[in-house]
Amino acid sequence: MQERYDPKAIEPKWQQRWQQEGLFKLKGNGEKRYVLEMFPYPSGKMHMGHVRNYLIGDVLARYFRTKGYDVLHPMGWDALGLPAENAAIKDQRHPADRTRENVAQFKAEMLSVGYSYDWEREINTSDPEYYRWNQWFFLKMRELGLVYRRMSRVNWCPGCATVIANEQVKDGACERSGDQVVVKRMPEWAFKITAYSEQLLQQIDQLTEWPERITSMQRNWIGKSEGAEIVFKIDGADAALTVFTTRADTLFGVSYVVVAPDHSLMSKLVNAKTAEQVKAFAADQEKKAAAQKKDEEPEKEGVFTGAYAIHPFTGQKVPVWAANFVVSDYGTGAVMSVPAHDQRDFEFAKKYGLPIKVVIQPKEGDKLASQGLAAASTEDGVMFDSGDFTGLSSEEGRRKVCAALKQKGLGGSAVTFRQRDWGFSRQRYWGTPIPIVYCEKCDPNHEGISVPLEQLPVTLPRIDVAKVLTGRGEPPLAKVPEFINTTCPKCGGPARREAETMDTFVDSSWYFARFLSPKDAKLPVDPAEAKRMLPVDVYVGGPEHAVMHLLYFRFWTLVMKQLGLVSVDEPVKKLVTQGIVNGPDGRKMSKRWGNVVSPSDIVARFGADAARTFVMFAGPPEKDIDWSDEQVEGCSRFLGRVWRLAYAQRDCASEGVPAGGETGNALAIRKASHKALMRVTEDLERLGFNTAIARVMELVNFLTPMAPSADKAEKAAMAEAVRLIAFMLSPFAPHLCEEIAADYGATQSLQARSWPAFDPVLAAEDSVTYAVQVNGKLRGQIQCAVEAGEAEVKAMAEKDGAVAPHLAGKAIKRVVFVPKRLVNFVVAG
RNA sequence: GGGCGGGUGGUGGAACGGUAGACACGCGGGUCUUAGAAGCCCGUGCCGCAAGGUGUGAGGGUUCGAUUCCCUCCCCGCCCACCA
Repeated sequence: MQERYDPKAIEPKWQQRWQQEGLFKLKGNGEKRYVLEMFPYPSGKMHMGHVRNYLIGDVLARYFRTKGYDVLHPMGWDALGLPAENAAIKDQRHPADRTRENVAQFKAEMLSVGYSYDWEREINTSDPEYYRWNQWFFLKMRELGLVYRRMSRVNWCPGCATVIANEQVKDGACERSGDQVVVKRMPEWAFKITAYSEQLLQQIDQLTEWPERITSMQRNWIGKSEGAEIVFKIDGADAALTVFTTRADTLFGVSYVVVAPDHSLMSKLVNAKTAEQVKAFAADQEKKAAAQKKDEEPEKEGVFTGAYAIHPFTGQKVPVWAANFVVSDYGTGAVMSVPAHDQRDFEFAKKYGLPIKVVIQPKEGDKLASQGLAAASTEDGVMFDSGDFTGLSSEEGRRKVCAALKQKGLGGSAVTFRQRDWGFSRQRYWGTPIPIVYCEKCDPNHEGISVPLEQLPVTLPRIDVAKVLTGRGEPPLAKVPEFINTTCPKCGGPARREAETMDTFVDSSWYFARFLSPKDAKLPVDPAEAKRMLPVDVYVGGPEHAVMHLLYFRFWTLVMKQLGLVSVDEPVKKLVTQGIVNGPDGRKMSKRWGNVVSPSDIVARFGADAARTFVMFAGPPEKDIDWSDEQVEGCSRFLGRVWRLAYAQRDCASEGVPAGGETGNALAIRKASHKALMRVTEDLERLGFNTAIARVMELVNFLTPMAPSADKAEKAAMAEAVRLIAFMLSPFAPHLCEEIAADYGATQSLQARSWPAFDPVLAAEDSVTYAVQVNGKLRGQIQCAVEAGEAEVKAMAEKDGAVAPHLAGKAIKRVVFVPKRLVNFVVAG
């Protein structure tokens, strides 16, 4: 054993040995644990956020292996997507070449940190053998009616020259490029995720090991709303407007109906006089909406359409307006306005001089009058001036109104969701080609002909970057004749391929299942493997994926179940969302602030073990942490102390297991180490990595001052302690620990051995410090035997020198006794 | 506007309703050294020489006892948002 701790001398050695011995491979038997971290987009370099993300998974994977589980811990590359293509446009290099280099560099960095991945299962989404299965899923889902083509208003990013999902728009700007998003009408492909909204919502209840903030975001995102649909016939036209409302009890207070400016029935509502006005209004609103920034509540504006709607109960005619506060793709795109009981409607009515009528009275207090109302009264109450429904509570009224509507055939109760379908076509090159062909002869309506399964994969053509990746104009693939021109699978005549590619969220929606059979050529997922290995036991990633990826892959799991590929309803049992690693200044690491800390620099300076230990010690996994060079140095010093301890005590390295009959310090050493082992084990089970490390520090601090002993029992106790430290620390600082364990006689890697069990007798305390309080204030402390009874402890406490003065001359009213904790004297005065 | 987190020393953070501040950083002192670095040892919430007092964003409540539970409020972060 060397005297000096030199991470550079030991780390590469162990990294090599682990891979050689195949220690991180799945064995195929025993109880399984599937630990997965969100796979990265392989940008050039790993940053600290990555390091932490994979470390949380790695510590668990390493711990689970020693606990005897059959652990799957794979890694792959989310390699398709916008960044690679944008980079390609910028420097005119083919995305495939860049990706290959980036993957190599990223992987080398991962290896240098000592992550315990099974690299034989590595996958890469830009590999045709991966994305062919995206195409396979597309075709299967099309058969199931879960894929469709729609004309839709899409978010168009002028910078990326592509359609982006609602979820990818932030503050009216493209999440990636920051360009102002404009509204454009285009055909696009969509997945019918809304067919599963209800199920996705219901099953959130099963996600008991997900952070509540994530499940609550998903609930919000799905946005189930229960209410009623109410049909308003249009006066003098063969048309009817259906509105959605959660307040059917306010139906008798309707003073107008509002539709979205681009409502599908608009042409039937307008007349010769209003048509132009409405059209101009709609165009104007669209322009304003595109320029809209966050936190700016737009002025409510509207225009009368010229039509009147007939109230389903009173037969009264109310005007139909078009207004900017109604969105076309939520509910039915039309609402009934009840100004007295909805603030938005109230403001609009005031502005345009529309009637306001109170139909809900508060349960208690003064009655409301329609005249001079200062604001809408949105609380539930009692129905008023509402025909036969007058006097009903809001809640009962809603039920009765719905029932009556249903009877009349003019609506009824209804449920609506905020969640939209997932538009997934992208006008991009670096994505999965959509396996569709357009043939003028067989498919004159351009619905798209599915490429037959046996013709998959439709591979991305190798392109002339300069010609194709210009970043503007028609989709890149449309510029590649040898790709776009093909033959129709039906008639064999000339046809054109779909030029659009898939959203990369498709890739990440099922990759967790591909790791189970990464080379399977028959199916995307081997159902037998899936049955054994799913769900993922622990999934680690950033909370920023709460509503996109984490919802899409739940959806995909339901589809895979339907296809008989998997047998679980949910992909992930426990979700861990890790906090951000900020710069030393507490700000987000970025070039802008010049506070970026590079993992490879840190590994080069302090070694992987010190970097790993710091990242885990800095705080609990889900919390943001600030990078701190001083703290890393502290961790490095700590590892040095561990090394020095092992070195100083090296004479005991040949000792075997303690044989009992402890002499000298042996018992104290054994008690300390077993107690530490107990607590570290508990901490690891509950993901308390920072406190687990602290426990080992305590033990090391306790052992460091002890000089090497000649006493046989003490030597054995010390050898045991060092070996236990190596085990306890091995998930965090695996290289150092392997080295020490080997020096202390281990012939196998720690990853091939079993996590030691602590001796409960040794771990137990044998004396207890009682806190003694008088009226809840700490006045003294006493040492008692663990088995000391209540009476004995109380008597001791009362006589204690520090306590007695506070009790002198006072009547003890009560004595609270908490076993092994404290005694509290409650005295008068 | 709605939802969800969070607020503890100079700093990162610990604390099943039971001794607040484990562990670490920083700082101060000591030891070793010709000197330094690295070790090692001691101290370190705040006020106070001390006795003692005080202290977990603010205020109230429950309790023998509250960082922890309840109510009101303030601040910070994240997510959603003319959603009918």
